[in-house]
Amino acid sequence: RWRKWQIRARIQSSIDRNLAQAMNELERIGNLLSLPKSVKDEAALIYRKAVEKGLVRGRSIESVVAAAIYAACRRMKIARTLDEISQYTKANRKEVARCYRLLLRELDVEVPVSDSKDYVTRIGSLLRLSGAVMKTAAEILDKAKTVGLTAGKDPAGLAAAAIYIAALQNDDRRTQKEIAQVAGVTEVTVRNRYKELINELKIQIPTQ
Amino acid sequence: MNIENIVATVTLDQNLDLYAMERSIPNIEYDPDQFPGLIFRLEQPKVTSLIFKSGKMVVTGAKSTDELIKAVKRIIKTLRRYSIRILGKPKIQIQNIVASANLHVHVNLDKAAFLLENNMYEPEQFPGLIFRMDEPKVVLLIFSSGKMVITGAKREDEVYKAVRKIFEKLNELECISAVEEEEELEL
DNA sequence: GCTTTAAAAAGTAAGGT
DNA sequence: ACCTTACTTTAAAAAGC
Repeated sequence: RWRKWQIRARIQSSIDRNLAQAMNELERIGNLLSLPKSVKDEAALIYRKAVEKGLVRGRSIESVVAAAIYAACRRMKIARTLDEISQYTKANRKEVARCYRLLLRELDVEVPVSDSKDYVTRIGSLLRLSGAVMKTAAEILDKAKTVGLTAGKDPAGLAAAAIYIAALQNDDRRTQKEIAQVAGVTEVTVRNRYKELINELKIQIPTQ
Repeated sequence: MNIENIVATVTLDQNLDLYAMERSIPNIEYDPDQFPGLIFRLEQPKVTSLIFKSGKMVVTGAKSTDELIKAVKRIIKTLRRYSIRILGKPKIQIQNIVASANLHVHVNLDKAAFLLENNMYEPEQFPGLIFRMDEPKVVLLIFSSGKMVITGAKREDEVYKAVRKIFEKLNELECISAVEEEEELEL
């Protein structure tokens, strides 16, 4: 009937308005993070699902957009921390994380367990490391995972430590400080993971 | 397995004057602008109680049912000592039990995250795998060390059941490996 | 949804010496 | 580098905003 049609049209237009605003936000944050178009498209898809399921009600569009971007990055294996993403929003990391968990629970969006090797790529490009260093770091992380050293640990910290070791072994010394900074963890964490890796994996560090 | 905390509600069928209680009872926190409940800390057994003007209270911190009952009796005795009229006997209901357990095995969280349903494993946010069990309806935080936290249970047997069940499940899914353990000191 | 309370797990963080 | 303190996660109730 006319009334029913009217209600549906009103809901549709509110979804449209929400989407238009969200797509602007997505574009803005995505560009600030230099995300490839494929990730922004994926995030848009996830956000659209969230709106259609009414998950944005009572939450800021911005934080749900940020959560969708984080989920898209994870799916596309583009390493970005929640802190990196939430810094461009008014919402804090905790709120974006809450929205992200909501998306995982309510939408059938498959997100793989985060892989520390994705962070190797990210840190490597920020520090302009050679392919050889990144390859060595990836091998260290594979070994660490096999031995069960990685469970429960922040993948960014693991990647940072592996890169620190790999750089030393490839004669391209980087400081724990610079690696920690781009990885988004503290020097203490890099040092702790580093010690654990060289001790448990019996890694020899070039003298000095 | 160890019960770490019990959250219970206590119902007294009467209204209470929280302002009068704040005036007469020492070591009480009451700031209605911040929270409608009055905060009362009992030192033995060490529990904390939130007391509301409706005569309902929330008691947290007890590590056993005995301790909980003893604590409620002492709280009421204390209130009476400060001449707060308490009629009738209190109705105690356990709302949540938090427990810890140790499977004494190493758990492959990556594999478990892939094979278990209703789980969340986000090591950048929290080191434990969060598993929502349907029956009994509890939530388990599972760590690679084999230690875990069980919460959401209303009865002690639900905790035992949940631990037994998760062990069997992880075992079937081959997410468990033995770990040589230096025996821990018992207190 | 938020506020307050308690408690464990393991990782990370921050401040002090 | 160490130590201490504190924050992340989970559940549940109370009354009020």
